[in-house]
Amino acid sequence: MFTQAEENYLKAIYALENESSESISTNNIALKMETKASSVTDMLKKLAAKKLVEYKPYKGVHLTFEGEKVALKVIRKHRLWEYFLVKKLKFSWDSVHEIAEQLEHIQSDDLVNSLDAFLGFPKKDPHGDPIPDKDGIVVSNTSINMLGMKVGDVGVLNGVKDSTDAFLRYLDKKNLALGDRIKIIDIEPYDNSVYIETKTHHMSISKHVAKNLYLKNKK
Amino acid sequence: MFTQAEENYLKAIYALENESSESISTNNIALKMETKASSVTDMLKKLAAKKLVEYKPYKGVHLTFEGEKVALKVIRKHRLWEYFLVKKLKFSWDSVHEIAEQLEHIQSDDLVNSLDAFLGFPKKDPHGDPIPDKDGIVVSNTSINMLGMKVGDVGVLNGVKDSTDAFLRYLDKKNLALGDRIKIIDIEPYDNSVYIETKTHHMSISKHVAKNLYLKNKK
DNA sequence: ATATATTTTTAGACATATCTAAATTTAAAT
DNA sequence: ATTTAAATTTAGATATGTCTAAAAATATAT
Repeated sequence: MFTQAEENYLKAIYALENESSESISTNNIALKMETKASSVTDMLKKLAAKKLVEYKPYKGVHLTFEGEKVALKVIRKHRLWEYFLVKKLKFSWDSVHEIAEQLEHIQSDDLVNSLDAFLGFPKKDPHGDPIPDKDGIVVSNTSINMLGMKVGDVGVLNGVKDSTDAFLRYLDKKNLALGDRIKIIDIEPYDNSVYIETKTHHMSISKHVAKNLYLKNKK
Repeated sequence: MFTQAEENYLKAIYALENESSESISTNNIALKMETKASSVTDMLKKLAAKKLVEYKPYKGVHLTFEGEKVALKVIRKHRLWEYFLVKKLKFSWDSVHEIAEQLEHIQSDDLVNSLDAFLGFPKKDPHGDPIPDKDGIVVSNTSINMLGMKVGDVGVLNGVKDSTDAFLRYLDKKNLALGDRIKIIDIEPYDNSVYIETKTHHMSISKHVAKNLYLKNKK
């Protein structure tokens, strides 16, 4: 159906879309795939011609519905095989990625679904990532409140409790937006304020504000 | 290590070498692989450069020790995966070939050996073909005496009990040679003589002679 | 033994996927 | 608003594996 190269690009774009809500650039993809930007451009044209991605030169790319379906299928296979390797063949959870990178490209719906049944329809792979079901439905990582996070945790800002203009204006002023990747650097025991790092800056967030922010676990 | 295409050629050449002892021609391979003779020539040059086959233009080809090792590894994987599909995933034995054709190219010694252990070190795949062990040792199809064969059986002449010059001259005269593919057409109940078919002719073999001929099962 | 047929190889083309280096577009900075 | 820098795309090259059509080698037949 699709080549391994095509599948790998779709998987990478899917991952980038879920890591942050910024639009996906050629360089982003090149970095993630350890290849050159010019190779990415070539492939994006090919994927766009097949209507798997929406691609505007110089303007970035995003998956179409069809492209996401393909990506999810590959991810489903990857995670099911990882589960098989760890639970049945007794591999350690940190040694299965490379092998799953190969197995994820085996083409057979029967195989994937039989494997799924054989494993007892697991919901998560050995790394804790959710396994899409046969219709491509992923149990999305539930958002958690920033107050519940620990130092070192990373998440993507994906919701607010307080959605008043005042609060949103405050976020604007602090240069925080939905989709931003946030890392918890420190939590001040004295007042429960949270010191965070974003892609561009560091800042301190009061307990009151933290209570109003929801983050999705980064995969 | 080797590309899928290379592995598929090695596997095909291995199979041809075991089907008959005639030297393997470009066309033989092209037919088995459903490709063109010119493509085969190209690949044979590549495999010869890597010392996986011995290739003399216009004169045919045969596997080197190294090439046979690679072929046996691929066959081992193919048969182990077939066993897995049938015994664990409940596929029917006649529906697993295509999937195994893909799985046989997954590269990981750890994976193959863990799978082997998980399956309980099976000796034969669901079609009855022997599974090479991790050192590439195949339990060769044991030779059976022609007298023990039934009508319809096929085998390759691979040994004689009587190795006197007189008997070998007799075989020469009858145009029978080691490596010849032989099919049992009829067995005469009256005198236990065997009517056989070879690639080029038909003939009747007396019970006395049949007793002195050993055949290897054709895979 | 020479003509004919078959097999095999070569030559040149194409598709996929990649790269380097140059050109172009967009973003940032003064 | 220009210049400078960074990101992106294009152009041209390479490697793999395949094909068609033509040339060369081998086998077959009279």
